[in-house]
Amino acid sequence: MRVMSQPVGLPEVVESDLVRQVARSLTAAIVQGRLAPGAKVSEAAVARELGISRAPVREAARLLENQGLLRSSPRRGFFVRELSAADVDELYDLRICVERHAAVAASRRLTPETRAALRRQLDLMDALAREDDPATSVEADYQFHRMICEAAGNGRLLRLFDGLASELRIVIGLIGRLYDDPMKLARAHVPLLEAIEAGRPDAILAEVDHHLGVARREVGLLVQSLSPAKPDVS
Amino acid sequence: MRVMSQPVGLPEVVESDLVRQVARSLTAAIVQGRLAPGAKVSEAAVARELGISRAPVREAARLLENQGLLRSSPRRGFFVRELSAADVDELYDLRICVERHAAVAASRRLTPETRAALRRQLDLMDALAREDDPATSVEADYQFHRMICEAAGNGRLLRLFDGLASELRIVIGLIGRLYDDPMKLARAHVPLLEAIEAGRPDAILAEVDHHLGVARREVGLLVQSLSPAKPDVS
DNA sequence: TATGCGTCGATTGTCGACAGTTTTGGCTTG
DNA sequence: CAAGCCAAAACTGTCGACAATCGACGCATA
Repeated sequence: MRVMSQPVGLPEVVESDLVRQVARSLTAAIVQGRLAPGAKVSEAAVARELGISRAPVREAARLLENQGLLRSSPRRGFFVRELSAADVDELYDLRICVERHAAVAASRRLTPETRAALRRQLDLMDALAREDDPATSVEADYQFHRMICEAAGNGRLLRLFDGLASELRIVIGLIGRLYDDPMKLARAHVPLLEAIEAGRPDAILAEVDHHLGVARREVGLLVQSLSPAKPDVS
Repeated sequence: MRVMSQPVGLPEVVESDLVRQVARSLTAAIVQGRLAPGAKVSEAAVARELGISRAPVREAARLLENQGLLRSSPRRGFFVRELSAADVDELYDLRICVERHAAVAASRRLTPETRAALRRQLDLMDALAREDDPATSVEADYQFHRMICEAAGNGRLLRLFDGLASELRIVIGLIGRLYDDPMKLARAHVPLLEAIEAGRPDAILAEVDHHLGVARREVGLLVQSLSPAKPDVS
């Protein structure tokens, strides 16, 4: 009788992992805008609402703090991170840094499968644009960019992108409808994919810079326009 | 009487912050090699040794997990992360991505002060090379690269570099003496600084690629040579 | 002898509790 | 009426404890 000596692709066991669950729950509340930036996140309140003890909540909060979604003030608790225009600018600066690298690497390692997947994603965005569901459209947008990072073949780079996207979702959730014309959102990605398929680094870099530069300006302006609550010093 | 309506640069209060303390303690133990890669980090043992309860230890461990120093296996505890050659390659790939961006940005925003500070750092490295203290030399090396990232003016990018450096220290601590000739270590950085001062992006990128490409190969080879423990499937 | 099973010890995940601190609300005072 | 002060409530940081789970060891069996 033969023994199983190699992985066969068994489905991952679903671990209860209360901490992850709490982290997900809090993340959802933040990106959906139910927890506004600057709002206090009381451990006790969260624990009560979820019917669990405070220990897992604390650990989840620390997780989200490292992820940039929460800010911890010692002895005072956790607060939803508020992003200034400068923060958004930093985030987009990093996105450009990361996605330039990712796009070039993805272009070099592009397989027919990933290429087809990217094209399918663009089609999906196109279809989504016809329905009036901004949140889903934005999510599909991130997914497209994420797929490029995934195709780059560097796991840490992908995690980095996820972190940036996670932080940006704070403001995205606030804004609600970001693009006036969702159809443009889908179209805007076509040249980027074509550049990646063509495989000329210069063109790829130019496309990434242009694409993210536009988004950077738009989101930056939006954030700046809707920042009525300026932080006061104690 | 006037109230203080703006920050005056008061010295930060030294918070006890047991969690940070534990995190520092564990980090030190890891980078100094007292906790070897793959070693189990028992919460109870750490708590006993530090004379505290397990709760702060748990939170510190989660912190280090997010930082990439520890790996958590649910229901089995925390382990010191072991870096394969592929991991080191990923890390250097990201360093190139980040430091290219940082060097160009630093070049644009270069002030006489930061320029002087960078030159002083190179002098320091040169002086350190004469003493036989590899650990300090490597630390000064990282500090130089860190200063470039700091000069880029993006706080998140700096934190990102710190994270990469922190992960790389796992293997650096293992290796002990990395460079055969520490004098070369100092000299190798001169062209990079000169390119930044000259301010031509192309030259800067080429220098970063060359400098980190060399380090990538050297460290990669070293890690590959001293990886006796190959992971076995269960 | 090698393989599979059952039990035991050790460790993790979670909980409730306590002490110290921050915040809040009301009260006093100018 | 505004500003400062005081006490109570709420919250955080830390602790010790208990149940569930995992790994190791020994034993039965082919």
